[in-house]
Amino acid sequence: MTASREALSDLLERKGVRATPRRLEVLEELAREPDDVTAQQLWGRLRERDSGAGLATVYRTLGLLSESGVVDVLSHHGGEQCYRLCGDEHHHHLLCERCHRVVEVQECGLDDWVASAAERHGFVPTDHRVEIVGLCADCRSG
Amino acid sequence: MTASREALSDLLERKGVRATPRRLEVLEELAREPDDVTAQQLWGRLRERDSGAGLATVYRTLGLLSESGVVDVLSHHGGEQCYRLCGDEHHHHLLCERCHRVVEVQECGLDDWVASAAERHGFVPTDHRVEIVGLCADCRSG
DNA sequence: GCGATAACGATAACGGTTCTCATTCGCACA
DNA sequence: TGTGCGAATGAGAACCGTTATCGTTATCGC
Repeated sequence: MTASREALSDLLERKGVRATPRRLEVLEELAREPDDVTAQQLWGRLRERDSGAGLATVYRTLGLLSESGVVDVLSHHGGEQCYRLCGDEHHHHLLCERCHRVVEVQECGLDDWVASAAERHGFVPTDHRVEIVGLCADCRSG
Repeated sequence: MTASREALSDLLERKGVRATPRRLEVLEELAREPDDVTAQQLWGRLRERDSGAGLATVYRTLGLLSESGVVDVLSHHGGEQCYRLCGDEHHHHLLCERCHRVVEVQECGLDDWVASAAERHGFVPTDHRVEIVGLCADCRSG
């Protein structure tokens, strides 16, 4: 998922977010991460790379990025939120309950199911979230 | 969803949780609630009824109840958790984005979809969660 | 370069949750 | 009906993730 600094900069501008050096550092670190990370973890990794980014900036940037749809926010840890750089399209997540790996499921195909389930209770659906929890290939065999 | 004190007491014992008066108060208040509530809200309602239950006890009890599968925990508010007395069986939730009403969807029927989505990425699924967000019948017309 | 504005870092404040500990309660047993 | 012991409880402190504040610094249009 690692991307060039230019690509990430373009991504930000396209979303109407000014691409400052600090924001690029955060985004770059996020792109380096295959799974989801908490704000604090991300901050820790930035410090290891001798970035002077402050914790507040990390939170601000993650907030901006999630608002503009660049990152997904997962709250499966109860208490703290996890962030992940995700594709643009509607998708769901597979979570490994052992190693916490996160994999995107691009194929949704649940629209009909969602519509009928919602309709049965008088709801008009606007969105839906699915999380599949299980064991990933590595944890299954290891 | 209101249930007799005896039924609630039985429910606790059946789950291996000692049915103390305080715990019954909490459970009773939870049964009175059609939607989900936060721990703090629940505590507030107990105080209104002149219950002397402490906040710590409310948290402890909700923790116990969720561990033993008597209540569901929803973390859709980011930051604080919501609790809800739910049926025993596997189910999903419909959330009204306007009034925050929560409705259980008993019919799942997603096992095949889940299995194939997981398998496609090398996962063995153990559980899945679905939340449908939308507008309930009242908020749709109102 | 210059000025207005946005972004930034350090740190305090906030709010939900958990921990601590002294007290009380519930239950088994004498 | 006491008595003792472990579990449960309440008050409040501690904790921790997050957000707000504020003075400083960088950025961009001119």
